[in-house]
Amino acid sequence: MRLNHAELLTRFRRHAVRLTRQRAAIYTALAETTSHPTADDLYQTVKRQHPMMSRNTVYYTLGVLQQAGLVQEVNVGHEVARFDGNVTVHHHLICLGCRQIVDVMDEGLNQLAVSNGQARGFRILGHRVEFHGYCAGCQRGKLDVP
Amino acid sequence: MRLNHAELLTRFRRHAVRLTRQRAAIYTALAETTSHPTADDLYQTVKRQHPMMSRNTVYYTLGVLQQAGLVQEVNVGHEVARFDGNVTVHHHLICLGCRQIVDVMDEGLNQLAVSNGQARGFRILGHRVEFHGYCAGCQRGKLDVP
DNA sequence: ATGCTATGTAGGAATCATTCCTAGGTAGGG
DNA sequence: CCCTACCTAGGAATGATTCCTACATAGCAT
Ligand SMILES: [Mn+2]
Ligand SMILES: [Mn+2]
Ligand SMILES: [Zn+2]
Ligand SMILES: [Zn+2]
Repeated sequence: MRLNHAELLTRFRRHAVRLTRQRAAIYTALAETTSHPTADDLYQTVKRQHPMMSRNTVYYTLGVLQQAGLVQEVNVGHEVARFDGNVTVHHHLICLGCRQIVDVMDEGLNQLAVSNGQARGFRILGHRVEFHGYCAGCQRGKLDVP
Repeated sequence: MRLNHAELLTRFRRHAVRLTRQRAAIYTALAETTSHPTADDLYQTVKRQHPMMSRNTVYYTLGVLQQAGLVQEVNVGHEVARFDGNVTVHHHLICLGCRQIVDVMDEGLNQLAVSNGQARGFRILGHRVEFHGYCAGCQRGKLDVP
């Protein structure tokens, strides 16, 4: 998805976030990929155009964008944090071999609920589904998938 | 759930794990609670009966038990690791206020699948569902749940 | 029972993603 | 165009987890 400066400005204004060169670069890099990169992946990408960029700015900016709802964090187990520029409701497929994360858009999964008997008085605001398995490429490598 | 020594020995033998005093203490503490404690919670609990217990032994043992399938790790976002002595298939309710984790046993949730169109060639081995919300206690504290 | 050896344990050091601190720098409302 | 609230860069600090290593022990074989 190509993001021009006008669209960028619109989104940042809508979420009341100040737009800077660094933020534009970080957000654009994230919004234009579906690979769920780590903070360091983004730092490496963005540094090519902005050699002075600090790793700290990447972390700080991701925090700001996340609180504003422009970005979300997608953590898999205890691995390093992964980020997602797609903030629509969706779920993920995780490859146990290469650790890639693939989006799953499925209206059925968005409708899950806990039966009242199990809800224990919780007020539920959302949910998250992760499917674990092996991608096509990783299945070829190892015939006996555990 | 009360766990006697004979039952403990049976479980460890079945999973081919050597039984020691430390492992018995750690596993018992975890299997007898439904609170999904952290490694440090377990260390603090077990240290009361075993003052010489090392924190490292707790981590190492949890790793061994996990690989053997006697224990599982339940991570919420990027918080410290939480452990679960319940290795049957089940899912979780997570309180955004007090961070407690509550078990959800629901046969319907165990049957989820990804439509072929979305599976992208993955061979899926399992899935995990997390519901996020506020527990009864945390709802009372703050009238405007976000 | 006793001894052997693979395996486990304790304690301390090391790791490393993330957060904290602080002294400049800059976006953008007025 | 000018303030100033907010941002950035760089370095230090943090803290859960892992690594290292010398000593201890469970469980098998004698
Ligand atoms: Mn995604
Ligand atoms: Mn559980
Ligand atoms: Zn893969
Ligand atoms: Zn709560």
